[in-house]
Amino acid sequence: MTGEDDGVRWLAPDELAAWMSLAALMFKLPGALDYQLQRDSGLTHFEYLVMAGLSESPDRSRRMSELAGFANGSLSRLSHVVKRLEKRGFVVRRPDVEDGRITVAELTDAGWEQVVAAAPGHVAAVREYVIDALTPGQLAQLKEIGDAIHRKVDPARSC
Amino acid sequence: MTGEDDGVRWLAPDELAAWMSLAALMFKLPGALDYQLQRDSGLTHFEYLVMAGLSESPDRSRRMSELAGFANGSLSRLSHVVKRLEKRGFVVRRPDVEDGRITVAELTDAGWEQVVAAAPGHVAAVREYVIDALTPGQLAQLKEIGDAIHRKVDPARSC
DNA sequence: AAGTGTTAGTTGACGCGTCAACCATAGCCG
DNA sequence: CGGCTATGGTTGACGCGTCAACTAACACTT
Repeated sequence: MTGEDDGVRWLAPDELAAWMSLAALMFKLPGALDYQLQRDSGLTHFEYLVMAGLSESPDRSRRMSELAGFANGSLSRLSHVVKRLEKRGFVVRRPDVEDGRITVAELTDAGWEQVVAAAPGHVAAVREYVIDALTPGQLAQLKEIGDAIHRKVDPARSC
Repeated sequence: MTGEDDGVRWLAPDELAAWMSLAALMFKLPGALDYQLQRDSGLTHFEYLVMAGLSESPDRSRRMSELAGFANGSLSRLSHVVKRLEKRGFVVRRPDVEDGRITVAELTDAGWEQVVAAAPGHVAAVREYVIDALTPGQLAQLKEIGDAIHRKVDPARSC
């Protein structure tokens, strides 16, 4: 399945190695981070992102579509998740006063405490798995690499 | 939520930037690759990996647990997927002759044709999104970075 | 004011992955 | 051999994400 001139540019060994390395990373890292958050705080990584996004916003609130973009998820997904978070008492939803189409999600006090409690463990995990595993130079490279790939995958969002 | 000395080593701006870049990548790349495969070949990335794994093996067959490791998935997941692939006629399962506990999956002719048809498009996507987006130097760096992170996330498997 | 289109968000059905329970076969030890 | 544990794999229930259909509110046109 390699070598023949079938018009396809197959991957060279070093290209393949780099890709495999990235692929393995893509599969395992999310799971590892999810696992830590789930175990220590009962939160999904996505749920954490949503609540962290709210916690950093003025009035601890933000409109759904904005939040969806921030958390790298579809609006539909966010809607489902926020509904669950609301059921758990971490978030409330209300329509915007100026534009009735807009729904604004707001972090409750309970939600705030939940994020604050979850944050240190999550940051520690990110540090352990990523930041502290790399040299400062590699970290800088990683940003460049990530941005370059991101520009190809999602040209619209990245500029 | 930053700046106070609460004993937590929060992320510095450049660390955060690198992490965000990687995070965005982790969320979007799998989706983009899945989308291409699904659209052009009706296959999940995982299904593709499984069938590609078989296609590269002697007799186009391999035992389940091995295959699961290759495709970076749990045995349970693989079992479900292989059952579906079997229903679609791409794969057959049979117990190993020497050890009745072992199930070995084998790619059918239809399955082989399916992978062969899907491969060029998939490789092209990997090229477009990753390989050709980076310089050779970055590609080499990527492998080092991926391996370093992988060693931290899953120490057992990586050595 | 009524009609048309657009934007924001919600909902429900479906498919996939996870988890825990389970089954079958093999290897071991007395 | 009879019982025990370990190994390899399967299954079903449940939860989450996706997709397409839908609702509601606004904006623009006439």
